[in-house]
Amino acid sequence: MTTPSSPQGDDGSRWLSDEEQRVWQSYLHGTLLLEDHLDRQLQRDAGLPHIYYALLVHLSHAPDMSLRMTELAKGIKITRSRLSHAISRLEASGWVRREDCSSDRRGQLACLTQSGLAKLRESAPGHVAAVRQGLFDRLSPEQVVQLGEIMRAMTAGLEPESRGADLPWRR
Amino acid sequence: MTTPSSPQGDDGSRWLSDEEQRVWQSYLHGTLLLEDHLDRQLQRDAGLPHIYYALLVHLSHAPDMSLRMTELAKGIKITRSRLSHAISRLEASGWVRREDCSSDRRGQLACLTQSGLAKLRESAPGHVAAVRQGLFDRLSPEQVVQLGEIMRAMTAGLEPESRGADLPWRR
DNA sequence: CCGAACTGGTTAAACGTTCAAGGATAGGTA
DNA sequence: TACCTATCCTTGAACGTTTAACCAGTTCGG
Repeated sequence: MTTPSSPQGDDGSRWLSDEEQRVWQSYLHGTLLLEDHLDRQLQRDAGLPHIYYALLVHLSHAPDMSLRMTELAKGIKITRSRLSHAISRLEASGWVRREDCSSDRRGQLACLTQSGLAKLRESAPGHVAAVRQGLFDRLSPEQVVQLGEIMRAMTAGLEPESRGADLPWRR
Repeated sequence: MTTPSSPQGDDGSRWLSDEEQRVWQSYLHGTLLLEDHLDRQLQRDAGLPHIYYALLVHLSHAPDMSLRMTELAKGIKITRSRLSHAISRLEASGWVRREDCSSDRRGQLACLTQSGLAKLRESAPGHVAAVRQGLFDRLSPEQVVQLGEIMRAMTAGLEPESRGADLPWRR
């Protein structure tokens, strides 16, 4: 489902093998389903999209539960623009607070509030359970290791070759 | 990055192990990067989001290059609503045409046009190359097999337990 | 046949993301 | 100091997705 038919591009580029096609289909299908599963669980139980939840978690691990916007964006791998919108929403809900950065007047800190921390504590178990149910409970220990390796290999090739409009580091 | 700290939920639910945490991070990171890679490549070279491209491909494999809306939605695993919007856009671009279904007057067929087929032929090689570059070129043959297995296992657990508003079959 | 329930598909509004632009501060370099 | 450029973050508009109705046609039980 990646290509029309015929085994090879006119320009000599290779299509995918049958095996690769099947795996690619499974990949698309599986990742879509899992993402959806998690998004729904969080939306339902916490009223948050997955990425917004990830932002709270990330902040909760940071010193003082606060981070510079750019750091946070890099950590979660989203654009600053997206982060800016997201933090606005989280701020409106009272889970995050913006603070001016003392050492750089351009800077802003995103700080997790007590209310945000409470929100997180409350919704974490359900989320973890969903991750287990959707992924780890279905994989053997060897498969977990394999998946880690595979993802490392994937990531390696896609990392930080700057492109795009907003950024030197990509989404 | 899935949970706040402490090894176990108050209710006795298990957190993820360190290994699992790492793998989960890699998974989130890797899948995000790959999806982004493909979306950008297609947006840049074909002016289409990945899913829209997938719709064209799916149609190109169907008999008469046309499918009932619901079939198409099931094939790609998206909601009917989303499909409806998507087909409207593709129709506006002239790559897909809607036709009334002769056997069921409620039904609509989405048909790939010649122009849509041309579009597909033109953009396929670049897309395949991106899939190779982002995934298959970085995996050993064994890893490809492993990935297939892992995705099958994931999918199995998430498949069709109807929930949500619009549907019996989920996104 | 009649009505209830279901199926196929669309729509409007709310939401989130991207894209392109812009304002403010910082860090050079002359 | 005066500039030029890079960095930090935000904004508004365009786009795509979700959600929750909604209408029309079909099916099934009486």
